Amino acid sequence: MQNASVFKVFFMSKAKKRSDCPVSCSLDIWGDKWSLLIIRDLMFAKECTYGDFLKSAEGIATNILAARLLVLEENKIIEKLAHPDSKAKVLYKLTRKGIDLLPVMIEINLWAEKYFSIPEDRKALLKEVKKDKAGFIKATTKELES
Amino acid sequence: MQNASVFKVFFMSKAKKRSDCPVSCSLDIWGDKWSLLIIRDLMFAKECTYGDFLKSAEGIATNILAARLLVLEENKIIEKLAHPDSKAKVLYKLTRKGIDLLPVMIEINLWAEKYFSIPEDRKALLKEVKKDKAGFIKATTKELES
DNA sequence: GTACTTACTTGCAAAATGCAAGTGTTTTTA
DNA sequence: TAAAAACACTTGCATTTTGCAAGTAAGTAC
Repeated sequence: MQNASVFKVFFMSKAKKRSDCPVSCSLDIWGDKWSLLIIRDLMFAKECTYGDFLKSAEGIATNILAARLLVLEENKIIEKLAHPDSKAKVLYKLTRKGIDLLPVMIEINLWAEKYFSIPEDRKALLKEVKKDKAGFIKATTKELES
Repeated sequence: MQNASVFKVFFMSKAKKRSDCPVSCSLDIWGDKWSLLIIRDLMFAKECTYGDFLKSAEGIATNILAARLLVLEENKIIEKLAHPDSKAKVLYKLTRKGIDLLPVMIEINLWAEKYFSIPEDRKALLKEVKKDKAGFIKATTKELES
């Protein structure tokens, strides 16, 4: 199914684009309750296995996870890597396109910090972010890039 | 139904919170394909009527629009105002909490600009943003605040 | 070789979405 | 001033997506 490239081109990658608006185009890819949590996990952990995502606090269902990972991969936000220790495991990591969502992720965190009570460790991280946002983004981007 | 305050407190405002993560909390409110488009419209237009939202390029259904507006209002992202010209019309506008999503909105636009082809007029606006991001946010925030 | 881990897939019920057609006020028009 | 139009929604119903539980197939550990 994944290798049936003709079908893939026509049906899978060709998601319906609602408009040319950049916000709309973005939401077409990751505008749901789970995708940004997957991306968050990868930003914190750099690399995750399928099982790692399932362990996250929010409790994503296995079928939803598989579906989201596929869409994110099709849209080149994440990529699959062979796990060095085992052929049974798969490593997921952010592409440059995915890493470039870091500023979005940071601003979401800063907004939420202002209006919700958030965990202390996250607060500490955001304190670092606020000290030098550009520096934080640059350093983290470098670290996430292989 | 909207005035049955006991029910409202128990069932409507008490949306299920999946975790304490700021990203998760944010997505619980506006993590869908439509909410950020409503917020986008309000950031561009400052105030919108119900009909204005329906006119947007993406074509939101009337029932979905009503549902999203209610959630955004319950979560104090937007507020309803009486229209100065007519009792038949309702004006929606962003609260401070909603206006504070401007940095998120900007970063989404900048990300999308890098990876999609976007309309020229939006490109021009983003050029302004990049010239002085903090200044743009400050000025726009001031303008959106009544 | 048997049991376990890992990354998924499948089936089905429940919820959300989308479409078309109302409904009840206000406002405009004749 | 009565009828038509505008406006902000609701409602009913079909389709799609989500969520849960239970598989399955390949790889690993003992």
